[in-house]
Amino acid sequence: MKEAFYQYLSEKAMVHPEHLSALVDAVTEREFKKSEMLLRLGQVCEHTFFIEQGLTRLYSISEEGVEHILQFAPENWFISERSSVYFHQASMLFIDAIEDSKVVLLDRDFIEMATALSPEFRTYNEYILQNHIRHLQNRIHLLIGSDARNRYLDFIRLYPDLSLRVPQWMIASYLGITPESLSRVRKELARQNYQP
Amino acid sequence: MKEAFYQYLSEKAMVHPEHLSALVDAVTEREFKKSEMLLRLGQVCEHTFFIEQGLTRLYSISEEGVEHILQFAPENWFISERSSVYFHQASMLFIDAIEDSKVVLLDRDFIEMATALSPEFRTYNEYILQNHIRHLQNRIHLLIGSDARNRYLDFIRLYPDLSLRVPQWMIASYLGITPESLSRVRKELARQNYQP
DNA sequence: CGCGTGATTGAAACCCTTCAAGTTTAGTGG
DNA sequence: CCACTAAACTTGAAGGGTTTCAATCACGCG
Repeated sequence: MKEAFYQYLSEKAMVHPEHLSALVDAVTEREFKKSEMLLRLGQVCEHTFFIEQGLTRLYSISEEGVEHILQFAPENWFISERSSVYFHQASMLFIDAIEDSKVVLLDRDFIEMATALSPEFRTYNEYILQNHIRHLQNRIHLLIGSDARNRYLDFIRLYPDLSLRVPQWMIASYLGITPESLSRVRKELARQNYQP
Repeated sequence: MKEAFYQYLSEKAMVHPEHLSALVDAVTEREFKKSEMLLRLGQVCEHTFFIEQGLTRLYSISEEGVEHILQFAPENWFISERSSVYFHQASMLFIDAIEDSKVVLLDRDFIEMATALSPEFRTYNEYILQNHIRHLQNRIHLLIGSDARNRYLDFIRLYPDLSLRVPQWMIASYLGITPESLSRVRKELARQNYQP
């Protein structure tokens, strides 16, 4: 139970061993079946999710009914609708499971609680946020500066594991292109004998 | 001297009056002429900038020599290359002044110092980060989901002031389209008697 | 086995870019 | 203050990359 989260806290977040069990006890674990929803549109998101096993995604659906994927989260990633959690707003986004997943649910005040136990945890949280910003900026940079081919190349370079696990049409949605276009990009890369 | 920053700290960051002068004394103020650089490519960014007067931008230049604008910062905004400040990396980006600007320079450890004085400041910093993430996500959403016209409409809706102060070709660069395309979008909007 | 989902492929349409030229605006120096 | 120049913006025509729509193929699952 919660082994992956336990390990993450101790290795990545550098939580002091004596505080580990208190933190792990404060969270709940849940399993989600493939395509089951972790967060629906309009809900106020009460949790940040830590993915122990499986694969999840954060996405919106436009007025025309088109999905736009903002983030994938596989093992050892956090995923949440930060605006909704932090600003207590109704969520504009969905989160669901792409694969059967084992997920840890962190309450909104988890950070506060963890910080009360060991103050260095807030530092780690800041690191997470800074890193997230860096990541989003890279993506914006790619979206305004690169064509379909280069976006895809960047994606498989950054997330070689995901590019095998995520259905192609979802990668297309993440890249902001149509599945047909991605199919053609891949065909062209294969024709040119592209090696990753 | 530093009045805008002083006011910002007390009104927005809710810094306790007794700590204000200590914080304001810890920062330096500088003026930048139009098109003067605040941060060059390859430098490690040592400061976060708070814009008291004027207008600045954060941007990259691609291998082909094309500029891509990641952020504008007018009065009362922060701007910095977070990756460079936080992770001590050489900057991949430029920051320069679009208008003559009066800028406050915050050292890398300003947050730590401010937090030591009043712990609630860290909470405010977290708010800044969360808000930044929300903002970047909105922009990604727009980039993968909207055409040139809607991106522009969204821009002038979000930043009506900026749309008048920023040269059009920079807005185009921010939106990820060419200046020519933006010109045509605007012409079409005018033809349809578009009212903001 | 058949159904549904995902991937592929083709042709036409469309949006946006590119390149080139012309017009307007803004900044500078005489 | 006007004249001059560079930069910014506009406009047109051609071209390219992507989308759209439709049909086909591949595959996993009940």
